Amino acid sequence: MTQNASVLDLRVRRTRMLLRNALIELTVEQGFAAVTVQQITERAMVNRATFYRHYTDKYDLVMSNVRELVDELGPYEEPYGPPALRHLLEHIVEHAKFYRIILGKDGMAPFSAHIRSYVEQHLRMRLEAMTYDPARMRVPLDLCISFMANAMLGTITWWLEHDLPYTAEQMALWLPQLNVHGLSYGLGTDIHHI
Amino acid sequence: MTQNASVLDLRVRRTRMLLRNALIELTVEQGFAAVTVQQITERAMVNRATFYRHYTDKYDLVMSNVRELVDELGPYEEPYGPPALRHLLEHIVEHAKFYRIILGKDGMAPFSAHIRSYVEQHLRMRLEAMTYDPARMRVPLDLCISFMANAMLGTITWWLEHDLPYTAEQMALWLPQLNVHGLSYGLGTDIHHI
DNA sequence: AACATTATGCTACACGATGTTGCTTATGAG
DNA sequence: CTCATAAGCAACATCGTGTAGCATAATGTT
Repeated sequence: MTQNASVLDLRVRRTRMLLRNALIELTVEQGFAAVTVQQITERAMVNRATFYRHYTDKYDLVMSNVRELVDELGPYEEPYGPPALRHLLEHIVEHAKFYRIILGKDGMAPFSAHIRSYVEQHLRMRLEAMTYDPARMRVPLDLCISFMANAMLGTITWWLEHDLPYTAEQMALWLPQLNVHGLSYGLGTDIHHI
Repeated sequence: MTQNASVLDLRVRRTRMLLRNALIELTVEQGFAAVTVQQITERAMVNRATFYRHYTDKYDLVMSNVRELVDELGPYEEPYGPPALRHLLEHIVEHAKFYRIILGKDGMAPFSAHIRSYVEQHLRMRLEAMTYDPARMRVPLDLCISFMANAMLGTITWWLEHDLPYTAEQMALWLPQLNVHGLSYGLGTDIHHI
């Protein structure tokens, strides 16, 4: 558990890798709620006691991996828009199996909240750097941020659950446009109500 | 359990009401994952065996109530826009405690998926009734629907978790406008990128 | 290559929650 | 009032959890 060196013991990394993979497999098969620690350790071929030396329960195992992934994403880069979004999308594609579990139908809100928080901070930073007239605002800023973050993450989730029918490049183009110009952009027709 | 009459036995309705209320209380206190059937029945002052005569487990209890609420919403009305949305928002306000649990931080995706599906079908029906040029579309329709449904439900969830800082009327105005015209409407300024 | 460190395996245990069953009680519906 | 049935009650087997102590094997270090 304790480790001064920057690299963890090989056995530790192997055990955690095996546990993560077992969790993913079992969650795909049965849904997260039905998965037990026993099953995870059996599938991972790791003693059950060893599981508890690393994690307190299955939620801890998931959350630990979520944090790891988000850290891997790095801090919020200054220039937003398609480039930064593509970086996020490609990262999600790379770890599609895991993100699908976290965000998808069977997901748990606490986990996805951690990722949404990342996107929200990204958006907030970008909006605050923009030049717009506060007096002309029609909708509270916080609500706008929530709207956009949920739209993006929800759509990305839909994208994952439909086995990535579009490229990360397409998504990185469409999502900001829908955010900024709404359904009018999507339909290519100026509409006034829905 | 079985009931031919349109109205259920008073005892049945009372038991289910007590169980639902106990579930809400305990979930607020501890989070849904930590709640046990034992706790629910103790709090509800109902015998544990009685719980199993109504529901298979705590998930069934929640899902049963979700279905009940969505049925209560009724079928999709023809004229959409602010009026129908207000109907939905007021219904959510009326059952705010429960919706907050379902949709909120501690929520489970399977439950909110049921509600999102309702919104998606609503949007799809409305879009299909609209007149727009399919040749001019820039973004696939399914993606647009997912985008809007997630934006709306996510923002409504944010609204619930912040203790309803705006009126249902305001929300019913803002959400469709953000959907149709995007952040440009929210900021009141024409922007081109984010 | 030998050593010290420590992660893991193994076994056993107490505890609590889960479903289920058969029987009794009492409460609501007609 | 009478009957149907929902709910209470008690007991039981089963399973997953979390912990502990000790033995073993793998790892990193010199």
